[in-house]
Amino acid sequence: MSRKTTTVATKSRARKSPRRQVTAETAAKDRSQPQFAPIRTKRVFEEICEQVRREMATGSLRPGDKLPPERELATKLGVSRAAVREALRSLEIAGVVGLQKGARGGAFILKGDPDLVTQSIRDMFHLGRISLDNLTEARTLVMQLAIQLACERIRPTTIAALERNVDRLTTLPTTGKASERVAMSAEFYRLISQATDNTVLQMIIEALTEIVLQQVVQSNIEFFPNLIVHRRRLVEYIASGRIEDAKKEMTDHLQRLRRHLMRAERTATEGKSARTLTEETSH
Amino acid sequence: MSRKTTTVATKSRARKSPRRQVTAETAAKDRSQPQFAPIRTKRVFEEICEQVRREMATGSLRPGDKLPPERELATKLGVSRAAVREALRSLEIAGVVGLQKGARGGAFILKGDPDLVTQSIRDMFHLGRISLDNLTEARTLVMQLAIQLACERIRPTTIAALERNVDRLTTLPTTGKASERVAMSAEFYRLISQATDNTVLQMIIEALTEIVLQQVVQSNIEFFPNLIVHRRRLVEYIASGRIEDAKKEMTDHLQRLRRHLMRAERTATEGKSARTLTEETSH
DNA sequence: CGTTGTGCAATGGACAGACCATTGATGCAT
DNA sequence: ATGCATCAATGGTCTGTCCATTGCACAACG
Repeated sequence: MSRKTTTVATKSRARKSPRRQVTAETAAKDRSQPQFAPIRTKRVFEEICEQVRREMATGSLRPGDKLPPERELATKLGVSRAAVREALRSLEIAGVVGLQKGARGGAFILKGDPDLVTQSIRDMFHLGRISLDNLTEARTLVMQLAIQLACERIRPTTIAALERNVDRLTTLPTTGKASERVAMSAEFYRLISQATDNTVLQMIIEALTEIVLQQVVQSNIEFFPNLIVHRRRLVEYIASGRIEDAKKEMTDHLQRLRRHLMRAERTATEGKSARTLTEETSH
Repeated sequence: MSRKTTTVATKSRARKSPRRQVTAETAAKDRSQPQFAPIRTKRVFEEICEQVRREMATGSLRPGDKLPPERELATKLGVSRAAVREALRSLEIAGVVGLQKGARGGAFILKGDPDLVTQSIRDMFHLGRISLDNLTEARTLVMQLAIQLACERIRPTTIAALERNVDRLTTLPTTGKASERVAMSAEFYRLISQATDNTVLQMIIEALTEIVLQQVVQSNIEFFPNLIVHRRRLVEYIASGRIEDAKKEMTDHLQRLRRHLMRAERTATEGKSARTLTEETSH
């Protein structure tokens, strides 16, 4: 037995193997305490990530700080560089660190990327964890809050920006170029969300808006003829502090959009289900 | 010409090298158009991630589906296994896929993990992108929405669960065991959020609540003596459909908590700034 | 003296090949 | 049937190697 284990003990891999052995051996020796520990099968890169996150939470690592180079981290932690890379990769995906090549390069702690909130919610949506119905409803509701706050806190420059936004919308053709119109809408909502002076609401609105607008593009729903009129009225209400009117204007529009999207989704799924049906019958 | 390009074309690294050459060669020959394209330097694993996400968005990959084994993917895509692993790692962190060892193992498309929304927002908070003030304000506002919906949609079983939750809270000691009380609070808010029947709101509330409650634990603020009274009253309002009363009860409590947390934060940062000051003077 | 280019070292990105641990299936022995 | 040993598939990890990018120091040149 275990000629294998003893030989590997001399190798650098020794760090890992003992862990698994220990659970077995202590369970045998330490009869007084059957332990049944959760059998630490955490992957090494997870351990590394946690260490970094711990340092972050305690303030030892702050945005702008630089982590040691991959090779150095690997030797320090006694793991392979590949493991370190996977850890850095996962931290990078989480938006915690950014990697830079070249001399003076390395892994730097970032300030955090609000886009990741959007990304994670978008994944939920694409994976079917979030329904279009829930999404549009939540957006309608949250925008009510935003309008409320925006009316109270908006600054003249932002109002001017909103007006410019609507003006530019009038210059766009009403057919085709859906992506451009949608980009204008995205900015419109972004301006309102920024007026709330609350970064959390901004992130939430940014996420919901982006996902919904993407659906708008894909669903090919027609351009709302009165959209410009509604927008202009909304801006006017916000500028003059008519909170309730602004709320109603916003809610009405979003609910209208919601109905349109739901109808589009229904027809789309009907088409798809019909298609998949034929596919299934064909093979 | 291009003995290099033809030779490397046989190797798997061909995807990358030609790119850089082209920019140089065409710039020399094709004088009429200096092009100077942005030189696409996307990393391999990002490309892989995008491919998977594309398949997801188009519906070719659905939750439960299994991706090919790492080795097979690597050869199919003509990249190394390490690159594939980094891609899978990033998708795993994003909660899109889950990896399972052993025979019949592999990478499976998941349904999506709402916890990742929490994680990303938590990172924003820890990295200073979100202030405690904004966080608690947003939570207060969003809970208003939740109460509104909950009053309209809650079911008797959920009301009963809320009552049980408050009952259990009375059995806990009012000192120490902050983590237990906080866990009860977390469940309390989760029940309310579930009553909204809107998964998006659920996720948002889950995230904000968890982060705030963690701050509660760390800030060592004292137990609110009237908490139980407030909770019981709130449940009563919800059960009897007194929306405005319920909203006010909730808002009042959250604003009270908000003030406490802000005060705790202020004293904490004062202490910390004093400490860092001494540290800086010492070295 | 300043400018420019050139080489060098540091560092992330990627690859190849190997070995181990886990897991399920398969077949053999009891 | 039951249990045990073996095997193959697959993720997890390690080692070693090479390449591309980047910044810097230093030499060459005007």
